[in-house]
Amino acid sequence: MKKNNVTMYEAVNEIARRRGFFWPSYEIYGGASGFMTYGPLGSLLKRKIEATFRDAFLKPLKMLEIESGIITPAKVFEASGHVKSFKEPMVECTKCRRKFRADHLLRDQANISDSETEKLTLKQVSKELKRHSIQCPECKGEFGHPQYFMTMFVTRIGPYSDSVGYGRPEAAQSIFVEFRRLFEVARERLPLGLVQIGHALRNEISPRQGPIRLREFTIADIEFFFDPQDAKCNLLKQVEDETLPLIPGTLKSQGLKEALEVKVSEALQEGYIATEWLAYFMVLAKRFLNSLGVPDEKQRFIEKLRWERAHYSAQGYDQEVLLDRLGWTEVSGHNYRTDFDLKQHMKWSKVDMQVFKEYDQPKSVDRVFIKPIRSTIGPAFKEDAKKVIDVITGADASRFMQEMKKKGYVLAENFRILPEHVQVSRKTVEEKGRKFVPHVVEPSFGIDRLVYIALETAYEKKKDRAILKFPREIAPIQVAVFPLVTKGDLGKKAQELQRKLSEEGLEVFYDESGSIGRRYARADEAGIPLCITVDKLTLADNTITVRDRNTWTQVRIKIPELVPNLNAYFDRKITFEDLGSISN
RNA sequence: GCGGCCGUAGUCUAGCUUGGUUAGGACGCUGGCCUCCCAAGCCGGUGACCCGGGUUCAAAUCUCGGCGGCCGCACCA
Repeated sequence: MKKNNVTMYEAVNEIARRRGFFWPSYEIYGGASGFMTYGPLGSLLKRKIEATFRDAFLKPLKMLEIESGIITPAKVFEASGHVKSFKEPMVECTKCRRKFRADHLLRDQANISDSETEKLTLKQVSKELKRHSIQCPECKGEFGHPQYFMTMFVTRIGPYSDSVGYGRPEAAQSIFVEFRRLFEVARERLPLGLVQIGHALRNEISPRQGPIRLREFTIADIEFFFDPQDAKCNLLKQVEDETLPLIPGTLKSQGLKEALEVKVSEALQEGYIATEWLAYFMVLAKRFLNSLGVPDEKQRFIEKLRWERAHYSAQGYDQEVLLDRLGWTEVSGHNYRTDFDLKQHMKWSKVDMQVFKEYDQPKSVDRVFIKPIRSTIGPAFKEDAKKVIDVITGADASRFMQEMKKKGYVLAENFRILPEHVQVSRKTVEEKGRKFVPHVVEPSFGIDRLVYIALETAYEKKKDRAILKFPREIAPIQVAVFPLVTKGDLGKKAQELQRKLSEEGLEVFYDESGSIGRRYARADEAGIPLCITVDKLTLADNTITVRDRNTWTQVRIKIPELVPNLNAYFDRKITFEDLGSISN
């Protein structure tokens, strides 16, 4: 769809820059792609979108919000798996310039296993490629030197320190890292939703399309924790009859391109969506986009196939919005992260991240206990003895013994542990409850994309002028106040009114330059829903006119009724026509 | 990161081929006049050769490098 031979993308970016919503940063130094500055209108709009996000998600679920730092000690992202999966050795074919993952080439052409390639340094990768004389699978060309692509920003923490820090690529990790305290603060209830809205950094290879792919961006991560054995969503009733536009993975691999309208209850029955909470959040996400002005038919949820998913995700749907030029564009990801992150942090930090849930009735259960026998382990494993002891202490006793029975030994972390190394005992114990690692579903939104989408969705051309028809809730500026002409006391009266409305907490814009038509046009372009005009009659009977941005119709209203009516209007309690009596 | 195309005020654009212009226009923005309702009119003002090197007496113009943009490839956890 083109309007006046200009795509909406171009038109929106132009208006964004000209009116001060956002623009590329550091322009005076030639710019740096992947960074963007929000101007006055943009930061107001972004703030309102974040407020809408809070209304849509935090309130109904009583979720709790946190705020943590961007610079994060390396350990955190080593534990979370990001260091490993954000860094890949790549090689480029010198002939056809295609790029490949070097580790995948070694796996596929030289039969080197993933766990082996992981351990290789760049030099070794290079050597192995040569040794197996691996060629470009596309054109049989030679490869250049392998290089790492590390898309996390790296820094050093402290002045002379060797301690590495990363710019967080998602806001989620600090929620997992701080989970124990947060759980305690939330008084140990499940399900529990924890939220963070904040900046994240990704050193994208090729950031493009302005606000759509940035190197520094605002992400809104919801980590919703629940008991996997009690995975029912108690609010499902509110959404189960609603439909979602879905492209499930199974159908996607069969070539399905158009989303199916699937009832939530059906999507769960058919197994399209793995868990109820995920489905529930997908409905909230759809409604949230509705409230930013995006209709259902411009939304869809498309499942990510196994190899497309993040390393932590057991199931993932992307919520996409259909844009004019950019096509289907991801605005949020809905991942079932299971207990992956908490378990990883448990493993690396050695801190117990399990939660305890009391049974209704205590249960007595037979349990197996295993203990390392140091006197036999010592001589057998020598310097590795300590590691072996840790392995045994940390193992799941019943599973350990099952394997022992089956094979006569247990192979753990490359240690062959024999029956003589462990002491086994059985006891009947009374269990008051169970300990488990909660599971997590994660809806995660890119706020900057939402800002862009709100703009593009609101954008309309009418009689050769641009109008941003924001839903009234997210309009950066709510009302404009104009004197019809600058002659006489109209200006004074209008400024008085502007001050009054501003004191009432409304975002107000005053303008008296140019003609009234020009001012209306400027207001439309800033997406201001209502324009209030002071005219000759105002001085006589204390009434003003209010003009609707979307229809350009006007009503006349007495000034004392203005504030309560405006409040009702912005709370969607009344329509524009209810504001006053139709004039003209 | 690679390849193709491209870069003149906030926007659109003339000029570049053939080096020498006070770099021209329109819209916007802005000040004033006028104006009782949708970018009206009149007068004034503001504002640009992406950055850096080279060639040359002289560079918007030729050349090299960088930065940025668009498209394609790759990447997108």
